[in-house]
Amino acid sequence: MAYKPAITTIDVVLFTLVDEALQLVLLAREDAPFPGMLALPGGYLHTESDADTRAAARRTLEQKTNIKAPYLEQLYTFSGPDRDPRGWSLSVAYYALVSEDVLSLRKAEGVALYSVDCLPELAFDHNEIVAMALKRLRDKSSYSSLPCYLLPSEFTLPELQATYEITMGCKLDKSSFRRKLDELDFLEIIAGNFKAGKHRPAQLYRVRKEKSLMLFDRTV
Amino acid sequence: MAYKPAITTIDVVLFTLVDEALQLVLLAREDAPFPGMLALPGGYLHTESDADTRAAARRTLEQKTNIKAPYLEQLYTFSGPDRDPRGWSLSVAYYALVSEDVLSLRKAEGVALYSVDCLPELAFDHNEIVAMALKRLRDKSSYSSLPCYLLPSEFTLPELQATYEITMGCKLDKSSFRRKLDELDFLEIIAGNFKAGKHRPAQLYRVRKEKSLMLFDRTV
DNA sequence: GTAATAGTGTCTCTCAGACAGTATGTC
DNA sequence: GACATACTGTCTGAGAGACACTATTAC
Repeated sequence: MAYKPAITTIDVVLFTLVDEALQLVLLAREDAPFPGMLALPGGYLHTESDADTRAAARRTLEQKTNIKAPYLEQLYTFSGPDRDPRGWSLSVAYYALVSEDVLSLRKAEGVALYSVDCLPELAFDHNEIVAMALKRLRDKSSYSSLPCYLLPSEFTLPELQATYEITMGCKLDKSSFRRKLDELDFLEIIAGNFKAGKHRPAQLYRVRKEKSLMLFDRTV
Repeated sequence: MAYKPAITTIDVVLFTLVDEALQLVLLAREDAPFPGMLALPGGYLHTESDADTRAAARRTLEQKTNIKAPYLEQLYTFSGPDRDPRGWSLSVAYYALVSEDVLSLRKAEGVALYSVDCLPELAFDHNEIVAMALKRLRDKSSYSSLPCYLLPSEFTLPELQATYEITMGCKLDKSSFRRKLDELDFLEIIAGNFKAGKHRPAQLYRVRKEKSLMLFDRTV
């Protein structure tokens, strides 16, 4: 009871896919500490109104970026006396995925996208948070339908394969990929076709169970 | 700044292996809330002295149970207005593994072991925390050397296989198990033998890199 | 010797990568 | 027609489960 409370915040790593590259949302800080520096969307935990840290992450994301992320998962809790110059702090970090079409439609002023391959120095320990989020995304992509959340609701198999290749960081064999998708059975065909510009159109698909993340027994 | 702080605590799920069964450490609460009820070892975050939540978890475990757990990993952060009757609270949960010989040598007064298969009702949301810790342990055992932390520093392959079977919750084939261990190459033979009571003695092994958890590409 | 546990060898089936081959669009 | 991309079929090699086999102890 008598212990001095930690500064308790929420930070969110919001990923999206633009031009075949994984990007994340950063904001320039207005107030101290680190004014003008880039940082993850984040803010204080509101114990008066937030139902839990997950709700706080949703609220923060909406307030700062105007995005309702379809996928949001707790990442890790970072803490210590030195990560915030104001004092001992604790940040519950989340990561979120959103498709670029939803992001570009709705994003707020001041929201900027940065490729994960060439990130600037960020405020607090946010580079460390991003590194862990990236690792989680890469690892989890290989055994789940997570990359689907980076695509629009309708997509082609070549697009999905490219997305898996980007998140996992390695090339996949087309034949094996499709074979496994077929066995895993979490996609369904949409009647219409998709014209990929200059060549043979590709079949459009959507995920069967829109709501839930699929976890697989083995790697994709 | 002006936000009312959450009650910030640390809870630790400490697993061990006794009589071929996974057990965890519980303590009877002395103070309110939930006096007399069983709960996980836990306590307040000390921002004056703790270097981070991990250090707080180590300290809590040592104070409450007198155990220095060789393996300690952050599990999840639980939060909300209703999990603690005193108000909006946030608990950073960790899980830890210790071998029974270390545990029984050093454990403090009041420490009681309960099999994970028949747990009583616990204080706060601690049943939920235990459930998540169990799931993490089960999942991670299949692709890591995690179960080694439940054994003494020297062990036989039949003992190790039994441990994997208990944490993973399924039987393993002896031949496949040994083949994979050989390929993964994280164990080393100890010269002496081990007399398992009445029959052929088994070779003793130890983990090669004592310090670090090994993560495998594929399942064990 | 038998019983019991430790440890090894081999067969087979499944699955994933490799890659060739076919289909369908634009130009 | 050429070309590019979408999609499918087949071969092969690696790995895991099944299970029989040998080895070494106690009795």
